[in-house]
Amino acid sequence: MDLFLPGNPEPAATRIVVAMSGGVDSSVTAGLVKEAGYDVVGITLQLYDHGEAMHRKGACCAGQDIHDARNVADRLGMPHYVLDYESRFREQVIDTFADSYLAGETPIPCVSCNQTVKFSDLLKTAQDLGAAALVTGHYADTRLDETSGHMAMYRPADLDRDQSYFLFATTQEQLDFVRFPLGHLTKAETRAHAERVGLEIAAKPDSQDICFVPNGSYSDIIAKLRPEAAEPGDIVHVNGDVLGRHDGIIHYTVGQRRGLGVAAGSPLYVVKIDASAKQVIVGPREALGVSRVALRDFNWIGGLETDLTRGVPVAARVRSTRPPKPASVQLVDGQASVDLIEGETGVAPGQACVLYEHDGPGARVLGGGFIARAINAFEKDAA
RNA sequence: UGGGGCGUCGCCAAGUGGUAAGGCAGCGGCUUUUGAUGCCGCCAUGCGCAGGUUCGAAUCCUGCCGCCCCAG
Repeated sequence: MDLFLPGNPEPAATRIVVAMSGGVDSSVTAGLVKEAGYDVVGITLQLYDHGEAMHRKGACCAGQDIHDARNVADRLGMPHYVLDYESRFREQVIDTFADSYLAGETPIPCVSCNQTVKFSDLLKTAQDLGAAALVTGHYADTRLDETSGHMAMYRPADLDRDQSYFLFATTQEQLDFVRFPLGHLTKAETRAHAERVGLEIAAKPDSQDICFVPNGSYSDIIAKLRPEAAEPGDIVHVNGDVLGRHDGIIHYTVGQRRGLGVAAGSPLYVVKIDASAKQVIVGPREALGVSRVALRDFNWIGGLETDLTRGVPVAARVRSTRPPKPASVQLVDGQASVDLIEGETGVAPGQACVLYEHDGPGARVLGGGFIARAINAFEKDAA
């Protein structure tokens, strides 16, 4: 394991902070760094209420998981701290999440959590503790770019677990300080490590769903925080026909098929959400085609030498579960937009468009942005 | 109350004597470290109601009920 620390310091004299969620991945990460001889400090963030999520599977950073993290730290023989980040998490992740839905978007809380709570607040805490690096259990790879002297991010060895999509907003400065030791491992290898070290949580289920949402009913939470987003409205066909009613735009996302409750002979998909009119606009599958997306909060970690004012060929993902597809990115007047050469479907504003060097394994992560607007293929033709 | 047509799952819709297709919606599951998509499975012992004919009827006959259309 190479942490690429500047100056190759003596491990025993080098403090490393490991973010421990209580899950298998971060626990093994802590174990690996400890085994490498570093002065490891484990930190677990308490992100939301302890009551509700106490025994829920797939949660992280609350209740049982905090106990699990503490037990792992004890087992590994490292100091462990639990920090109360509830208010920060609420302000920077949950409120942002709710506001996004209110605006008719589909947020991606894992990204905002990484970019604020973890890589901003926790990172600063790690620096305050004198750490040389903040290490997490993300499945992504980082390596030193010899020419620039800066770290670069790559897709991990285990493409099935690739979490680089959720890390696109990591700035170069943050990237130079964080490390992801699991980037070379498959999930199976990680679990094998967990068993080898004797971690009780070796067989713990993978986390999934939104961590702070109990039972997957995220709409309940938003309805509580932003009641307006739960107000009923019309379901309108792209041809203008009003087909039915819905119970709030929070229940829908672009590309969604199920849950419309409208029978039209052939499947209907959500094409667009008009928050101000409280309308969910639906249409046939063909109406989902998107050829271009406009990005906001654009982050570029693909090297300073790239001239983004000209179209730069990349591979882009508009969803975490799809492979990167050929595209080109361009910066015009500071606004980033991406042309999707083969087109994509079900592209929802609020989601991330993440850019890679190419569509193959081991590709460098070049950055990306949040999708501000998706231009439908037919709209483009019309214009 | 002259003529014609129609009534099959929540919606649409095959089936015209041989023991209820399919699509949409819905439900369940798999997949997924966001929301989706996708895939798999389930979903009418009964065909407006009541009788009758027949070995056998959603399919034929009779009556009733309800819609629709054309004529008044």
